[in-house]
Amino acid sequence: MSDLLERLRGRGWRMTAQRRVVAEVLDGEHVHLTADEVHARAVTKLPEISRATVYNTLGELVTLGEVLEVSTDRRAKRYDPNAHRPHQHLVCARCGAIRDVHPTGNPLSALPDSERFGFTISDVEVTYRGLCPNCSASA
Amino acid sequence: MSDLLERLRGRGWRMTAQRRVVAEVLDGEHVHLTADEVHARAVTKLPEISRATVYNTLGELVTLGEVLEVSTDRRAKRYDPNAHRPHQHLVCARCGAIRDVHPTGNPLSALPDSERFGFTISDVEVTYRGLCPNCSASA
DNA sequence: TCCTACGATAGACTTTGTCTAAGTCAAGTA
DNA sequence: TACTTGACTTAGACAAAGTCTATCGTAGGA
Repeated sequence: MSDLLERLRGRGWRMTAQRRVVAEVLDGEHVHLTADEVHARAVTKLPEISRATVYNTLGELVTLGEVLEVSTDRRAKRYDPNAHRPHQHLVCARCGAIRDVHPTGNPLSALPDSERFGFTISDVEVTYRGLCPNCSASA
Repeated sequence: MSDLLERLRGRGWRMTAQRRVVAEVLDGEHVHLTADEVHARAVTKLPEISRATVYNTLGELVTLGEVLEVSTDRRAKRYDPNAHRPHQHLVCARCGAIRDVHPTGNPLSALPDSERFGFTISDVEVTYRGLCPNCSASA
């Protein structure tokens, strides 16, 4: 679906073949791709697209709030197109599988004022780690 | 204090000048240093120490459970000597300042079974992000 | 159609971290 | 104390992820 493309165009985003391809790769996928994976998929649709453009475009999509950057893993950032529903992540410590999860309550409320040290807190990231069913079966 | 050194020696850790220096750098600091920062401080005490040794030693301290790896920032891992008291982190989105914080309750209990997808969860990391008093004053 | 500013490109560069081969040394043994 | 040995350290090459820069190309308005 081109909801994403429509929204971007509506915001005055200059549309180019490269940007369209990157947006399409993310839009169709309910997964968490690295920049390199996005590039690999984009290349199949538009062989000349460069790594720098993929990085630039991902960065813009993040700035626009259409895509979230996820750092469940120290190696590479991942890009999560599910930016419109707040959620956290559950990560398999062995195979790296990632699931979106929706904890109950607001994680911010667990942090009393006395533990905020005068900070203005705007965001909380929660990462649950463990073994997925597959990996715990073969452990 | 050399609590840390004593514990390490007690575990049969072979003591070398390099390891002592790395342990001392961490032991004295209630902060969150990157590997490079640890190396920089170690070099002032032992100029010949190499980067590889610092990485090796930090890795061993993590394996031994004496130091925690913290990834509040995508650029570099940070090493937290406060491994013996469970805590989470509060990070300034602008200047990168990090504070240890102690939320109430167990963050795991916020994740219902239906949201665990069969995973065996062993750990939860929570990172609160916002602006520290300094940065929100000058924003 | 033509212009022009914005976007795309290749590739060098940077940062963070890992690996390897060769040299060094802590600590056990006699 | 001197010897021995395997664990530790080193320099530097390598790798992965990402950023920067100079140049070229093109989307979209006039």
